[in-house]
Amino acid sequence: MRQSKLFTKTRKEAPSDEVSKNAQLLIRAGFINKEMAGVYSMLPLGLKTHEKIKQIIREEMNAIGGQEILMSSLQPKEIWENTGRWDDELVDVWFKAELKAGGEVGFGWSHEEPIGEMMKNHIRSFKDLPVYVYQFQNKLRNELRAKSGIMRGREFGMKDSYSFCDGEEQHNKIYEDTIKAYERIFERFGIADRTFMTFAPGGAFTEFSHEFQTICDAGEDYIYLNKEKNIAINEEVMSEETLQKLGVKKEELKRVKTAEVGNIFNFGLQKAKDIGLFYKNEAGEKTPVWMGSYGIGTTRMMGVLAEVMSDNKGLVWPEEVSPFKIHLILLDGKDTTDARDEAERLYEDLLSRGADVLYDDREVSAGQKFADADLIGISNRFVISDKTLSAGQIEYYSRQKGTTKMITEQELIERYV
RNA sequence: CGGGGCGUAGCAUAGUGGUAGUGUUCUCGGUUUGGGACCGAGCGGUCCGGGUUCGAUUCCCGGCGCCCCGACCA
Repeated sequence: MRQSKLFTKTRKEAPSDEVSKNAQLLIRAGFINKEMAGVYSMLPLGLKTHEKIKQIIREEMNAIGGQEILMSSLQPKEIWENTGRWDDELVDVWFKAELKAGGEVGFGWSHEEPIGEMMKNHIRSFKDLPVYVYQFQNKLRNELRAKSGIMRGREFGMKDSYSFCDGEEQHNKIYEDTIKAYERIFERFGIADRTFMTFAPGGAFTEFSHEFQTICDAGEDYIYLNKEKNIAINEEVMSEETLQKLGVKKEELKRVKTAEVGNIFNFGLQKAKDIGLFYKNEAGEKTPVWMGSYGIGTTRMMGVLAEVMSDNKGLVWPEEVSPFKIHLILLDGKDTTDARDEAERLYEDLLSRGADVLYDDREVSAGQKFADADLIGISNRFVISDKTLSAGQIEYYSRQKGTTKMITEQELIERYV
């Protein structure tokens, strides 16, 4: 894409009503637009970044047998009444609306009940199991207080998946597969070294659930962590009993602030019993489905990456998440058009090869181009100027490493297209 | 939902019971071109409602919005 056509504008100063680093940077760089407290729109750069986050998750979910679906945002009241969770006393984040035709609907803050209800139409026999589905959906939650930019909003993107299994053994396989998939996902996001699977509150059925917590000042959680032993415990379940069960001493653990980026949850049989989702097992007996749910907050993920991978000049995206893989920057003096001709030729050539490239063809000062490039944070930057032209090479700059080197066009194409 | 703070131009930020200023963005002209370059000109503003007052952007009341702390967080 030509940067001269990109409608979004960067700004030197963040709006005064944003304190969180993630929202300040993402707004300054033109990735998102604030609509109201806790509600943000995705602009071209933000949308592309969010889509890349989703694509990584999609690939890893597909790799473990996940099937992508998309549930509706509007949800019938009745299925939530069946489990008692229509009640505002029990669930305090409901958005609800009246139907003009009569009756009420809810806006999806979770899809556990609707998906269980939907699966009644598709799961009859143990032969139908396991089923593992996921979706990318905007969740709507009537939070009393939105905060931390895009990390805790009233409308936010989430990958949620649900497993339906014939018994515990089958469930455990999916559970373990999901842990491994999540580890690959966070590896690809470039935050594996600061993200830890954490013991967290379980539920009616299990003692613990597992969360993936990323060390981040803007987070809302505290975990007790031992990096060497790879053990992390959410403060909410921190107790002598827990320590004993996990075989660690409190002195070995360090309390750190984190953001929850993922969770995996074992419902056991209880959820299916509540919903009324049964199947016939091999012996022909009516049996509740063993369920699990697994989430990754995709917009929160974008916020966390903005928080932990930025510097004082702006965003610093890891290559796989970067809105574009290549940022081609033209620096042209007024007296010479050679650099522009060369940049145009290279840009068109890259496009024809299917490269993912943002081309700064604007007629603005070099300083502004560099400042914008730093702010936007595309991982690989290439400069074409009279200087590089006379050297017969292209200047490469790594936003993450901060290093510069000269490379040939051939190298650019082989490595970055 | 409890507590605190803040609403002045697209953005940021001064100031004042009596003509609202600066930076930036934007428009135009010129000079520039490897780190938000320079000079000149121009466009553009007091959240909404009520009250006090000769006069309110300023003071008072209410509303709405936004931010922070706490509570909450399937």
